[in-house]
Amino acid sequence: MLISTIPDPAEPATLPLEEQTYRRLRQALVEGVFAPGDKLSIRRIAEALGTSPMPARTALRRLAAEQAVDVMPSGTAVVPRLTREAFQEMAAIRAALEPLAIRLAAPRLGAPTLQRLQAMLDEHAAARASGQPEYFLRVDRDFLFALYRAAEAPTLIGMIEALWLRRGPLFWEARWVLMARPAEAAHRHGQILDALRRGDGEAAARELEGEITDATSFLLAEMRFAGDPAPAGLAALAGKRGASRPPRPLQRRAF
Amino acid sequence: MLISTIPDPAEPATLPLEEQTYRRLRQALVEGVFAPGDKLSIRRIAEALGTSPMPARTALRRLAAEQAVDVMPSGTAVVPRLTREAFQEMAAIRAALEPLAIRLAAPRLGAPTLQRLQAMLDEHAAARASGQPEYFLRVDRDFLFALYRAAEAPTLIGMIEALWLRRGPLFWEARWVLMARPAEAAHRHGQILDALRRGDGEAAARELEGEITDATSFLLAEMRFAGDPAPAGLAALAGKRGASRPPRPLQRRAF
DNA sequence: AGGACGGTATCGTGATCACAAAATGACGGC
DNA sequence: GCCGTCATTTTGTGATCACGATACCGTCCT
Repeated sequence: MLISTIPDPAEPATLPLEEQTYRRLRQALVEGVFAPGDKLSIRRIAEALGTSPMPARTALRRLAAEQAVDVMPSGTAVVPRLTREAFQEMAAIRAALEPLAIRLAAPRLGAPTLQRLQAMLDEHAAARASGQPEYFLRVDRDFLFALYRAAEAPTLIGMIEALWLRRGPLFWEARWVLMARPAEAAHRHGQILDALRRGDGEAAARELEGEITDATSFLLAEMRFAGDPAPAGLAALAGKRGASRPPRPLQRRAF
Repeated sequence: MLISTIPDPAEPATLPLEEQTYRRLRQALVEGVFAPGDKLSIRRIAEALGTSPMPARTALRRLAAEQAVDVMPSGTAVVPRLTREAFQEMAAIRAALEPLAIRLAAPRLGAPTLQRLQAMLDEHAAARASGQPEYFLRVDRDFLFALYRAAEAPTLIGMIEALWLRRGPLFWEARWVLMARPAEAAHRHGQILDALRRGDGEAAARELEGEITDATSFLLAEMRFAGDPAPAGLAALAGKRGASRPPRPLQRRAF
């Protein structure tokens, strides 16, 4: 993995190096710079970022503590490969937590926030039409998190972010599959916003729960997960790595 | 805070020092060795544990990442003081997550597990009768976590543990108040177990949700939180620290 | 040709040090 | 008597180093 793949900080150099390292790695994770299974070595990251191993170590351990990366018994961090069971479990947690965020947010939504959400929804449609999955997914995410943030529940938001962080690498792989979802599913966000405009947080929460459930079963059907058997005919061609993701540079030893 | 207050590891020295440090601090946190507001200095902890500052730093940052401690802008870790709002938010999250764990666990409960849970329930009654709040709280916690663990949902359990970890110091302060709760509330665990024996996970989950809600409003009414106004008459006597916790050693500069 | 083996490069851990920022405590002035 | 100010101490950060363990890769044997 090349240095240039790590998103630039654009931060004033006043923040501690550890914080900068943490943020860059975290953003790289959600943006799918790393593929599941990539190994993140302390020394390589430090070298890539031009620091000593120390800030990289701290940042990596911090990500490990929030489950954003796994850590092998040797101590090396690795981008998590989600199994089918783990993905299902996370979906169940999301289905409990994110509707709760909406319920908490509902009574706090003022006209300006509702307008901002509507604007994001319009952009959502544009993003879908654009055919650029990364744009589409980002807008999708921004809409939901703008909503969650209105709940003013920092602990809850932190937990939801941790879940999305862990899902990041998989979502990147799933981006084309996700755009192929029937457009009807995308209108859910509109219905959520409608319900919120009526002041019916409960309906909005139920709508979101349905959306999470549907998207999950869609992905469970359409995606391959860690531990899935390789498709018979292709296995011999692709090698035991199993995945045939085309556009990544060869020799991806991560850092 | 004296060295001897940190629980002993009883671990084979084969684990990395950072892991040992982390576990000891974590246990100290749930056991209420530290009071909310205590400052946990890297160097002091390292000295108390006879290591270099490095493992202490890593362990502390790990605890910070899971919200078990807060970290001041200067970088010093501090045992969190829960505000009323934060406590309420955490209760709402618990009310979403822990019933989910029960729902997931319900279909997986076999006869041996149910028996073990019943045994813990009996011990629960004994603990209540004993009048020792620490014993009482520990058994209470063990019963619930034994149940949650049956869900075999590691991510979910990790999140629930993180919530309890954050609540630890407050619960320690609340231990006498909690034992004073009407005994009727304690029978809820029995009703949960009954529902699970009938295979009705849904009823058990609702029961737990009610228990969490009730315990929360009880504590909100009975306890004082960070940011609460000091009781008028006592303020002059107790000084501006506000709290009158009697049995702690003076000059508690933490580590 | 496939699998086991051994050597080498790399890895994570933890100690020590230098430095700058922050907290602490005492002193003097209002 | 109370508050602001300054010097001292303590704090966290990050770099560097040594050490033991691990993983990787080419080679050899079967």
